Amino acid sequence: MPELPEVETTKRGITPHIIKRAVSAVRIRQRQLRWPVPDTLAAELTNATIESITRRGKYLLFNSTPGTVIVHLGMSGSLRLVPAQTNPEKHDHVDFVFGEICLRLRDPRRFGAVLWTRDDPLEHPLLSSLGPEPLGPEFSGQWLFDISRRRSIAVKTLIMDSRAVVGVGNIYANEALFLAGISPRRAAGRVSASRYEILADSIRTVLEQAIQQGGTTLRDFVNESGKPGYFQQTLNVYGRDGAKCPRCGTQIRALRIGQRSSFLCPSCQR
DNA sequence: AAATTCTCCTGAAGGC
DNA sequence: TGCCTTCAGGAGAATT
Repeated sequence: MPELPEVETTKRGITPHIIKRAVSAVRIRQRQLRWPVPDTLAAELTNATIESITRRGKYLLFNSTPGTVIVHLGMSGSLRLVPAQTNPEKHDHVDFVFGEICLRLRDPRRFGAVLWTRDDPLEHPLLSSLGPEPLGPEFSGQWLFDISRRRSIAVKTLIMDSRAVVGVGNIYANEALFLAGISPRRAAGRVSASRYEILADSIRTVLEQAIQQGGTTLRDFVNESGKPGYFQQTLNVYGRDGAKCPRCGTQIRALRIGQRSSFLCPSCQR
């Protein structure tokens, strides 16, 4: 499932091939993603040059002079580079063609999005109220502590809330809380400032390591070349209920928190 | 205001 | 073998 490391991996992979290149065509085979792909996209984007590709949370932004394409990979999306004449497969919904190469969006579950804005993309409704980037300077344990006072939600739910911090989905929330030794179901308002410092460090560590390994591939995620990530080999608790905690040997347990599967070592995490 | 539930979708897995 | 049910999940929308 694409979380921040998978989106960052995708961004780094496609940027050198797409940067400063003009869009020669946009092909849309399936408009019904999370929101309909705008009717105006092809007309607005064709012949425009992609000046830069940036990331905000799990959103990829393809910036051109007339406007910005906002792409979200949902939970099963991937962007791959293929020769322009390559035949699409069943779930290949949108193509951005740059002469001989094609940037192709595949998204079997269609939870992803392709949107267009002529304005500052950071002012777009989907982006305007996002919290800090976890790998940026505004994110800290102090910030998490400040926004969590008197909150009764589980700390895991808090760090998956994009207003608290962007890019942390279910896999990395579980892993960061394991590294920090904090129970995922502990009330956010009952985590101390010093433990939030450890948690913020753990979030950064997990995300940076996952980026280094090209992200996590459980089912659908592949990078721009169609290759999977490797971080799943490094997972300590996610999906490992019944296995032994790598730190203390206690059996890892699974539970549900806010409709999401959660995993913890009941001995290491309090 | 904050917390919880619902919703979109497809493919995999489990039950019988 | 095959049909039916359940589940997974990002995150906005709706509801409590």
